[in-house]
Amino acid sequence: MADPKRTRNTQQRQRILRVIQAAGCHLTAREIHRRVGQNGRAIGLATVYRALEAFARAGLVESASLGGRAIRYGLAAEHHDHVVCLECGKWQPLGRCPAPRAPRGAAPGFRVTGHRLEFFGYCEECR
Amino acid sequence: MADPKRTRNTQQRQRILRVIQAAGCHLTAREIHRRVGQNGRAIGLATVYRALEAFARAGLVESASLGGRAIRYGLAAEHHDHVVCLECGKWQPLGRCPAPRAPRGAAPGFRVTGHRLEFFGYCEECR
DNA sequence: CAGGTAAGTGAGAATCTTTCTCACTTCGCG
DNA sequence: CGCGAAGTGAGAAAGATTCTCACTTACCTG
Repeated sequence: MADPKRTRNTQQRQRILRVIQAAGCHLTAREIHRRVGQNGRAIGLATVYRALEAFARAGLVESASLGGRAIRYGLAAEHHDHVVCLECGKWQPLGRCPAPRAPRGAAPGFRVTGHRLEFFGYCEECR
Repeated sequence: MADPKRTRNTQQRQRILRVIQAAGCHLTAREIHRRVGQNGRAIGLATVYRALEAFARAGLVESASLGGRAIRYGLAAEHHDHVVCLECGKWQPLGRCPAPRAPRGAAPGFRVTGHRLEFFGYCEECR
């Protein structure tokens, strides 16, 4: 990994992280921004993006784009695996991870730190 | 699945599909638009998006967002599995799929038609 | 504890991607 | 051929994300 990239512990970042932890699901940057603004003084949207980038680098948070226009962010430790409906865009996490293990041989020299597995198809209503 | 969604066979769509087939990797809408414009008269960017949406519904093309801002589109039959570098954003496909199989029990009523598996970490240069 | 400094912040502009609108064109069925 | 629905083009609009720059603040050092 490049430099462990020390990150400062500011109030804004604490508040942003708290919102993400409290959410229980993936949020867009805008949603995070709004929620942070609800409990206290509003912070800049750019700050949210910078914090998310920092968290992602630190491995705390992961990003995922689930059908919508916007990228969603959530705790990295949570569900990496989910199903997505191609029709209505709804998605839901999978409890157990069906298998993924680091690829071997296929990507020499690559250090794997995580994964994401998506199944797509059509949900009960959209079939 | 919702209506099979009949789609018309226009020149523009043929050209767009040909570009995607020739690419051998996932492209952004803008890249597709540029490449189509290179061999012949330019087409509207909106047309590219509409065609991609139609192709995705038809199951011909799949979308993936790999670190960058923009969504990338490629042939659905190609590599669903790849590694992505969190540092430089580069990504490469995996030859063999390390396992994914339809989730069972976890998503009742969901009809799975495909999957995508991403490993992320740091490539040789960025470690 | 004070000082220095590099990292972080805020506000808004800028950039970029994607979608929408509407008048016009074209495909494909009959 | 003629019709109607689907597709197209151009540009505007809507959003999402990044950038800029002056200002602030966390944290290391002495």
